Amino acid sequence: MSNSISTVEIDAATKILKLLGDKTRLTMMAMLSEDECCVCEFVELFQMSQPSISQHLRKLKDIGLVEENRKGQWIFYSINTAHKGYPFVQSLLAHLPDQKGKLIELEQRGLRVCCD
Amino acid sequence: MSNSISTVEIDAATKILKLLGDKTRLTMMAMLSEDECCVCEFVELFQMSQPSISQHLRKLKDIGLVEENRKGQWIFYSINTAHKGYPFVQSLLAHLPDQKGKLIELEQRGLRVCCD
DNA sequence: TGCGTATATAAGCATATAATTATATAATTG
DNA sequence: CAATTATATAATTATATGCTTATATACGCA
Repeated sequence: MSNSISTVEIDAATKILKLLGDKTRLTMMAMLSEDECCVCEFVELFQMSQPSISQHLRKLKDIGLVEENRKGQWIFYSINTAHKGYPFVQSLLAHLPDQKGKLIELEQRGLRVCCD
Repeated sequence: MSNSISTVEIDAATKILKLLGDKTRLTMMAMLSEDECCVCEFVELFQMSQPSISQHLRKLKDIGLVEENRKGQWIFYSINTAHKGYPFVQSLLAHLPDQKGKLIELEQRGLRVCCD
């Protein structure tokens, strides 16, 4: 069936929801569902210490929701679309308000990292 | 637009996900999305103390996800479909495995409460 | 190679969470 | 109305969580 909803076991869903039940991490995921971001961008945006940001990202990485990708001295995080719970997470994030404004704000303040 | 996805603010979504990021409460909600249940049924099913069950239900009730309905000495809980976040919650629960087995198990053990 | 920048990890601390036991409230029944 | 059953609340405790500061690692560049 092409139209069936992907199912996630209760234990797996609990782990995912526990991680997403935090404003910082939920916002991170909402932003990442639009574009990859690097650590320093999150630090700027959340007005939070760098270790704190790193620890949140670590938790998301530990259960495989995001993956990291080093570009020079920066490490970019993105959503791991290969994760078993990805369809679940995506359909969840689809209910959140658009986060483009946050990235635009960073860009305007000259804080968006670009390293192409 | 009849086809648009209902949006939930980040703060509201965080509160909901924090509550659902607990195995007991998530399972409760999955069960309730199929049928109303009374406290003693949950106590049996989760093999957990009655106060613990009551406290979980209290949290769900406090943010309005469920509502209670007394029938004689029993109190039945059901999902509050009028909650602003209801479409969000429903689409989330739709990804969880069917919980009918749990209710059937209770019924077979003669523990399903019926008071019609 | 040495310095600056970006990120990660470790340790410590304050608060939040979920369970338990004890007790209170409410309805049912004899 | 007293006893029983169902549920809620309160107090306590153990553990989890998230933040901070301090330190380590990794890369880029002069």
